[in-house]
Amino acid sequence: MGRQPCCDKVGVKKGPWTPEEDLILVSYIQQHGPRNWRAVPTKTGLLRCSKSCRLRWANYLRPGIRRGNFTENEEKMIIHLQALLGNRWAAIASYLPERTDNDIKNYWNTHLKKKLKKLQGNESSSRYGFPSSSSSYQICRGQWERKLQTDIHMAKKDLSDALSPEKSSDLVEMKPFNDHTSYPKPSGYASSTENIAKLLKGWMRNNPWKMADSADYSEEGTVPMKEDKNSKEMAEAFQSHLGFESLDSSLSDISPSMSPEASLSQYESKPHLNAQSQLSLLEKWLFDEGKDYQLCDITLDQNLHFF
DNA sequence: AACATTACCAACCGCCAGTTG
DNA sequence: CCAACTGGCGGTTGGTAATGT
Repeated sequence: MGRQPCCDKVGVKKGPWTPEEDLILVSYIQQHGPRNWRAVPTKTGLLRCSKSCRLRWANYLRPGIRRGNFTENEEKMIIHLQALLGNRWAAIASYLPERTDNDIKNYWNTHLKKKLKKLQGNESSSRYGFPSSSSSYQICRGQWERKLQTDIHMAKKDLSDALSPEKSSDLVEMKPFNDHTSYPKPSGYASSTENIAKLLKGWMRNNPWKMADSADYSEEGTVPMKEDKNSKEMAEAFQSHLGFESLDSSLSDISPSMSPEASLSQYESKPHLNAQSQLSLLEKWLFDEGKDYQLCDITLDQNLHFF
């Protein structure tokens, strides 16, 4: 039994929306809110399928959307987030509240992809390590993953030693990275994005340009660093094995754009890897303790050299 | 001016995951 | 537990504007 289409194909209007249709849709949503899209076509009399209505709202009519003319800062954000998250446009869009995922996707496909290709042609890819389909990149990625796994395993051991017993038990109970149900809200991704948000904040803090266009980013101020004993011990323990220097060199030699977050995210699609809990442990430590800025700034700054 | 090519972007399509009955 | 439904996502397409010949 095949799945029913979201709407009858017969009698459904397609193609560009008219201002009248927009008006009908907006006024309906103003009254009822952007939900129950299934009911929208019938309630409004629009000859559009529910999906089309939702998309029109999300990509065009929704308040707070800015269109056209991506700023240089937005470009940088997109490029960097794409390196971190891949083609997860909705995730990327969550960091650019005024832009839709569709807009970002289009901009990437039409502008940024070419731009990067051009830059990659001029500069050696090994220096910048942009994700690409090249075999060299695949090799670098493999090397980076293996190194990360080893380093994480060692870091975990030291972290366990450094942690207090109760904290230690908390960490043991942490669920695998791909266990979405174990993360607070609403999925595994959410946890990642929160962390990337911190990561980006740290990155932006040390960059000369400002996120003037977005209140979310302009609120950026000083980020308090926890200096409690445990975190200090953890930092030392972590540094002694993983070591920023070692990590830094691996990043620059192998693949600078493969930040820890990016590498971690790769494991989401590899449930067979036993390193998942280790990764989540590492991630938690890296991003939750507010000690990541130094590390992140290094890798992120490297990524921006090409500009 | 006419045609061809390229660039852009709004919208569509199909798949997937979460929800519901 | 399971099938159907729904909303969300990313890839792709098609129409139009801009540019080149």
